[in-house]
Amino acid sequence: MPEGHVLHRLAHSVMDEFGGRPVTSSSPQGRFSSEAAEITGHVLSDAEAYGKHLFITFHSVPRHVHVHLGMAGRMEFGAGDPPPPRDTIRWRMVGDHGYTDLRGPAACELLDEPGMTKILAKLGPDPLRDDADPDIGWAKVHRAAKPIAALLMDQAVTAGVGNIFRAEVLYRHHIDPHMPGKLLTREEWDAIWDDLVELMHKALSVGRIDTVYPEHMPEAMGRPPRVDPHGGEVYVYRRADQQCYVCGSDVLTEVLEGRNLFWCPTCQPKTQRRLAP
DNA sequence: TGTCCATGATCAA
DNA sequence: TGATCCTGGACAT
Repeated sequence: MPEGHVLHRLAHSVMDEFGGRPVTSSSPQGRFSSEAAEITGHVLSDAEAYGKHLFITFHSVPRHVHVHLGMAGRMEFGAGDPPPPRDTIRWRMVGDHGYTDLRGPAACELLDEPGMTKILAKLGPDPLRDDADPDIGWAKVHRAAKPIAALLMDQAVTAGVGNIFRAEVLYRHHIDPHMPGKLLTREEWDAIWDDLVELMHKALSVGRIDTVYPEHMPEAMGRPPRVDPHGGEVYVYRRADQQCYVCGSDVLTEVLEGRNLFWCPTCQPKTQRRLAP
């Protein structure tokens, strides 16, 4: 269950484990069998993430493997010989000294160049990529009536951002998640973007999402450390009905566009702003 | 053993 | 907006 940093980590892991070497490829589950066979014996040349999409390229294979983990997908690595495959493994790739298993992806397919271009064309700037242009995200936010919380989940606005990062970055900037995008100032957008770059790079290097400033960590405030469902330390994500670390208010939750949203009503007060006439 | 839910996204209506 | 897909973990029975 991944946000963008997970895919970028996977890209690095795939390159470290298999880059520059031939692989054996199979689909124990069966739904990627003919494509997997097409890859076997070829040298893995590249693995790269764009938002929540992962593309893997092989020498002399004209198409790219496109992986999207969706909600349930996982990609795990192991050293040495792979164990007997379970029947849920969509794609198994085996190299000289290790293997990887892909289970439950929303997408695992071979895409030609136009197919890949079509996917990339739908993606907005990815805070984890050096080639990202935040102006593209701002242009969409600036004219949108939708709540900023919904906009941040839109992969055409900020690619790779998911439910955790959107909730946490809005908390860190004291912004009401329901504020229409068009009421945001350019300064607020820039601050959100810069923070996403920082938070997501940290998550990329550490392997979990931590968003709490040191002075607000439970230990620093004399509270017991919290065991987090997703493995990181956060202000509001999945903390409904618990006290805000900073102000003590109960964290609120509601379903927004089909996804659970979390925020602190005191630290993220409703705006009094109106659109200029 | 069964049901619900999840760091996601698409499709039909 | 709701149903659906994918897998597995948490929880109830």
